[in-house]
Amino acid sequence: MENSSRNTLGKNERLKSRKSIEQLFKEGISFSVFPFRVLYLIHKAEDESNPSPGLKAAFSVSKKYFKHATERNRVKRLMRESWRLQKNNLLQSIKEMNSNMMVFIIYTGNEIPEYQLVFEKTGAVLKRLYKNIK
RNA sequence: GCUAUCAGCCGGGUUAUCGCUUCCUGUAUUGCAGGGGGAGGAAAGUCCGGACAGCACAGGGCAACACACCGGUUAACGGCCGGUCCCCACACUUGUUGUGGGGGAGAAAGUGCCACAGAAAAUUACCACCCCGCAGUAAUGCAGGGGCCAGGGUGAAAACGUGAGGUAAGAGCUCACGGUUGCGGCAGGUAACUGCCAUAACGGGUAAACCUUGUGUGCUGUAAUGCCACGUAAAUCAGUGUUGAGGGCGGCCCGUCCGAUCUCCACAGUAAUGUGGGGGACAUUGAAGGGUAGGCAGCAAGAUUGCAGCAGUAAUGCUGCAGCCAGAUAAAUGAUAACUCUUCCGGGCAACCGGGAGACAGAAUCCGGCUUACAGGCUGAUAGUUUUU
RNA sequence: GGAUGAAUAGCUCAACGGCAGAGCGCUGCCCUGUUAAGGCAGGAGAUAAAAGUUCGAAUCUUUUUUCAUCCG
Repeated sequence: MENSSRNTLGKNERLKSRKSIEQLFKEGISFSVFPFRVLYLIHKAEDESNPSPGLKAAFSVSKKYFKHATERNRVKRLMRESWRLQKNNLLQSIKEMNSNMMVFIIYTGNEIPEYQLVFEKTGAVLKRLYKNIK
């Protein structure tokens, strides 16, 4: 499909609902790949309120380690960019399973990372998610 | 040209690929295509002042808070501009100098405080000094009477300063010069204030201690507020009251305004009615909870931005022309690469080559300020210095 | 985003504008076969930071930093 060949990250692919996030923190499964901590939750599409299969992600940085808004924005933008470029394989397999997945990634490092590092580590996270859902 | 200070301004650029957000148009049904817009001088701190919204609003007084030389400016301000006085720093040409910084009602309305040291910390005493008196030949001494202050190792601060006269000894006690303050007159200035003359006085500091005087201020904030959807509970408990309980005038008081108004039983009474008790309802206050965690408006054309002209020393104002310039909400404005700009390091006579760095920082209702952070660069003024003409 | 409050010894708190203190903890010694308890002695603060007012600031004023609380 020509749709999957484009690397997008629009509003529908971001996790925005406060309710969903609370549910994710309550019931989600977590693991960590340094410098990230990842929470995720997966549903069958039919039995839940969200009928369409899809993948929603959110990114967060602690205020404790980055006091300035500029630095937090920088890290979150790097994380989003890496996710955008690499998430398509995972999306494809979730669509095949007709499921609905939410992912929440928290940056736990205490200094501003290089783009190269974020890119590689996000790849590792995706690989692990892919393995876990199989 | 260089250095320093001050003021104002800028805060890298272009292209490609892949994305994000919003608006418009088309197709079409929440996709796709095309086009337009998309962080700052501080967006920050939330320190001031407004706009706007909700609640409250006859009026008066008190309290609380803020401000405080004078004039101007503004929607408003604790801001800004100009002037004035005092203090401090720097510079030199060493003075009616220049530049920069800080401060400004009242300490002569009253109260408080001023540790240690010191006789004394604010109008008072003590030591010492002098005279008289008494004792003594005298030196000298004193439970006496006066002078009442020049001297008293301190201290941040000591009762106008210096000199002379005067006196028993001394003192602004008197005089000369000087200082400060008050009142009055004249001159200049819108005024603060300045200069001169005359006269009286000399009273330490602290108001970022209480306070006094003058001026101003209703409170809460866009998570305000209004509407829609979903959902819950017209629920529960406690206090008070039902003709004067309570509430409003957002701290308090006066004053004033609003204000629920049912029924049953017992007793008294011929009755109207009154007293007591119970119940309900209502009013009001408080406690402890329940639901929602979505959407729309508020919310992007305004004390607006740019340029030009005019008025004004300036802040600022007026007029004309042109422009429309972010609107997210787990929160967009990004990533990568190349070239270029500035700058640093190394190599090289040089052209150039290689490597590194580019600050502080991210809108959340919007404006005017202040404060704080900031690589580097530009412009102007002043001062110094060097060279040339 | 908006509105409040706080910062003193390792911890919990005191302290009129005039010498920075208490309790617990810590260190050493005594006691004990050893530990705890007990007794004796001791050290440790530039009062969160920087300016200002004052003769003198933990305290008063301003700015900054950090931490905490509240909201529909």
